[in-house]
Amino acid sequence: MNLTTKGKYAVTAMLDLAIQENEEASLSKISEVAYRQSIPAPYLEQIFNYLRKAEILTAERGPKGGFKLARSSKEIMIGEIINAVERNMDATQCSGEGICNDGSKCLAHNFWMEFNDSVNDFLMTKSLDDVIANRRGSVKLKDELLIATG
Amino acid sequence: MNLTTKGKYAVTAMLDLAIQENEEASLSKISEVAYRQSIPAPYLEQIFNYLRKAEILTAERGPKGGFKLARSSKEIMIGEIINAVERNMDATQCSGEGICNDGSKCLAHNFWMEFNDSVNDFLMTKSLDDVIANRRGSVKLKDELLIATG
DNA sequence: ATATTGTTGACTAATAAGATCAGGAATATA
DNA sequence: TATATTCCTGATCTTATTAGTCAACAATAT
Repeated sequence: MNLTTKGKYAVTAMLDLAIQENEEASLSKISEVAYRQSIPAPYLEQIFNYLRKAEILTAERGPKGGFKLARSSKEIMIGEIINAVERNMDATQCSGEGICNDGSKCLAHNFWMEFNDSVNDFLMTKSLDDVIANRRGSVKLKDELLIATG
Repeated sequence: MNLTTKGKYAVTAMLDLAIQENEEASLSKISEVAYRQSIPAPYLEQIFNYLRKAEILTAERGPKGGFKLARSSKEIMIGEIINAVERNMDATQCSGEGICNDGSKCLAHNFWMEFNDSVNDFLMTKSLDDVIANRRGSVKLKDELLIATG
């Protein structure tokens, strides 16, 4: 199972786009997103390419060009983003084929399948919008705390 | 976040030991476990060392020597095994320090913290015994199915 | 004594991660 | 039409990690 910097950059950049669209801007440039989120711009270029091919991002070229979400931030799940850029999120050694111990299932095979389900369930039920709303929730909580404590 | 072959070998080998202890043998040799589970023996040697240092395995040297679980298979959680051998199961970029975007929290920080909780909750609530019992459950189900369908 | 088993640490090869870069294609605008 | 700006593509590079090996050593049963 792999969850690397690439996947994390991808999620952060998508959250940035979602927030920009909530504000006003419809198109964001790679260089802007990269700067705001401290992501190396040429690397983000590569990552956005994966996301575009996965059809969760659309692009326009030329001056005034840029990227935007292909769907509403409510309809894009974190798991989709990760699957678009990560090599392998499967925890089994055998890609689920059940050939992990010399052609048969290893002792842990079913366990890793359940683990996969658990992880996928988590990642596929959280949208970009959920994550942003949750963040706002935390910030609000912090504000209230500041008021409460003077 | 890392879940590699090393962690998966470790879980499989520990399950093997748990099953052997249920059967009769109190001590298992590396070479036996390695053979049964198709794990390179010198690599398993390395892995068992981590597990011994984490005190979930004990060893005896010399002829008739070998390894056994340090506690009951009901009391050893899969998460412990993985933590003992994997470098890093944390999903945040900042080891939870909240410095993932130029010294501050990145947009996804809280999300990855929740993901960590979800994964840890899964792995720390499943014991070796749970996994074995579940396996027996599947096998039984399969037997019943064979009977039911003739 | 000796064979057998774990213990330790150094080492190696292959792979993947994390980028960078150069050149090309599209397009808005002067 | 020229030009600047933006995305698009593929190659390349460096470093770290993974996966695995190996040799020499320590303990102990027979």
